[in-house]
Amino acid sequence: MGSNRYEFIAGELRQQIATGGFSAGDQLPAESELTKLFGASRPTIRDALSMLENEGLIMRLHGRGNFVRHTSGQITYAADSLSGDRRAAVNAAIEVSVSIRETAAGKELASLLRTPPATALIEYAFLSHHMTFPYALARVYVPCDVARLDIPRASGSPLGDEVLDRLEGAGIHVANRASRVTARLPDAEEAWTLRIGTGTPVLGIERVSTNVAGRVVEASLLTLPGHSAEAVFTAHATTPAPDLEGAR
Amino acid sequence: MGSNRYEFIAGELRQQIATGGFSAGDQLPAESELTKLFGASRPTIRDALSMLENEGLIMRLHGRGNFVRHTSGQITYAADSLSGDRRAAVNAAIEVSVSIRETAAGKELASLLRTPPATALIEYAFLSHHMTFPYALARVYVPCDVARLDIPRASGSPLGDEVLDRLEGAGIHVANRASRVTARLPDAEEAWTLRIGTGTPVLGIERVSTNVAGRVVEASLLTLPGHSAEAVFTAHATTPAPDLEGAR
DNA sequence: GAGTGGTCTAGACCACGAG
DNA sequence: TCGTGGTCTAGACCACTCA
Repeated sequence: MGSNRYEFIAGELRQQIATGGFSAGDQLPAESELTKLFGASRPTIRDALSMLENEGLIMRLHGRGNFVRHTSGQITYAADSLSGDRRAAVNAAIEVSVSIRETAAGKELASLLRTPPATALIEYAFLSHHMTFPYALARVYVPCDVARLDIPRASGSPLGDEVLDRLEGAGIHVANRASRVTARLPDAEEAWTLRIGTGTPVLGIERVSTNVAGRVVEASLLTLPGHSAEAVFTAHATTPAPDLEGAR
Repeated sequence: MGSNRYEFIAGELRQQIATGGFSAGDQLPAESELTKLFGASRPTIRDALSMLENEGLIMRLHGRGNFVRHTSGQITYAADSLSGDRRAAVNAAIEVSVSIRETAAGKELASLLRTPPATALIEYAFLSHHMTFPYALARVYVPCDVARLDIPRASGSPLGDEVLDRLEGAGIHVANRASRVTARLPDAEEAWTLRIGTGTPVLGIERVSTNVAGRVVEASLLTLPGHSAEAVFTAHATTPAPDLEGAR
């Protein structure tokens, strides 16, 4: 494979994982063991393991060991239309826990929601688990004076769709929704929460929903591990008169 | 800052870059020099520098040195509507080079374009530079039997919009466009081309355009460094009922 | 050839998790 | 307490760039 020592070792381990030599959930040999198996020093072994971790193939747990990840669930964030299929497509065996708290908008959130700083918000934090390990983090914010929604409970969607449904149910209709997508590294807290390495790319999605009056009624911050998530957007030209500005 | 040695060092350097101690384009002290300045060993120094590289703050050039990046241009990929403002918002002083070649669809491209394998394609490869360094890579594919477009030349948009315009100009209208966005690590070739580290997250965009008949007329693979790119998508509530509120 | 970063070693000690 | 990974050291040698 690679010409470097650590790339070669990473390739070997990668192949053993792919071909079933190590299965999902298996613990890899201890790093001290791998140094003997490959005849390399520990930093070299660890460089190789870091590659696999950043690719999402293994999970490294301090004091416990290195484990092959369950590569099952690919999350798809779809925002085709407002009323259509915006559900996240996920596998079964999902556990979503929701925590709700009231907070005041910081500088960043205030800018996102276009409210004065310190505006009272309700935060709905969704953390999803699959096979006892987390794989998606969604924080949904609704200004207190827009709605105080009923508790969505532990529910189906890991991406906070429940809140959008309740908004609709409360007669608050979304006319416009903008999503800003970035690829970045997780901060320390996100990495801890999602059990990923600080070098694992994450897909960050900032979603802002506004009503017909242009008022922001909901904003969300989604953090998804890059190796198990994708976002899909579709644009149609078929609508009768969507283009207010003339075609070119 | 961080409790670890390398995180602390990274924080110090980060601050010196932010506050102008080191300016864009400046060369950092040699790593051997930094070991003396911080009283740390070289691997520790290099761990810190790796963090800065992956954050997009510095560029590491083998045999030359470590340099502060020009943090200027933030690329915005916008796909709000088909006829609206899908232009990439970029700064001035951009240089876009285009290379065109005919190729046969591999397995992956064939699946993307929904054509049989080995279908003849034309590839338009856009590589954009800013301050002599690359910052965006776009590969646009059009089946040969759809169109053989005039050379777009070195043109404005770094994301291949020129091809879309020429398609429109050739009477080939796009009815539907799907974008798939992922956060991932670059492969070796991409990292080399974009002058980023292999640990720097990239924003990957797969865009597929179809005509009214459902035929794929264009597909694109965009690779953008995560630290200097974002993708923005907007959905309007184009409900079946005619929308009376036109102004916003 | 001089100076730079890229790779690798063979240890050491610390922090964490579980019995 | 023990085995695990996390951090760090003080070197070595190689590969690349440029004068």
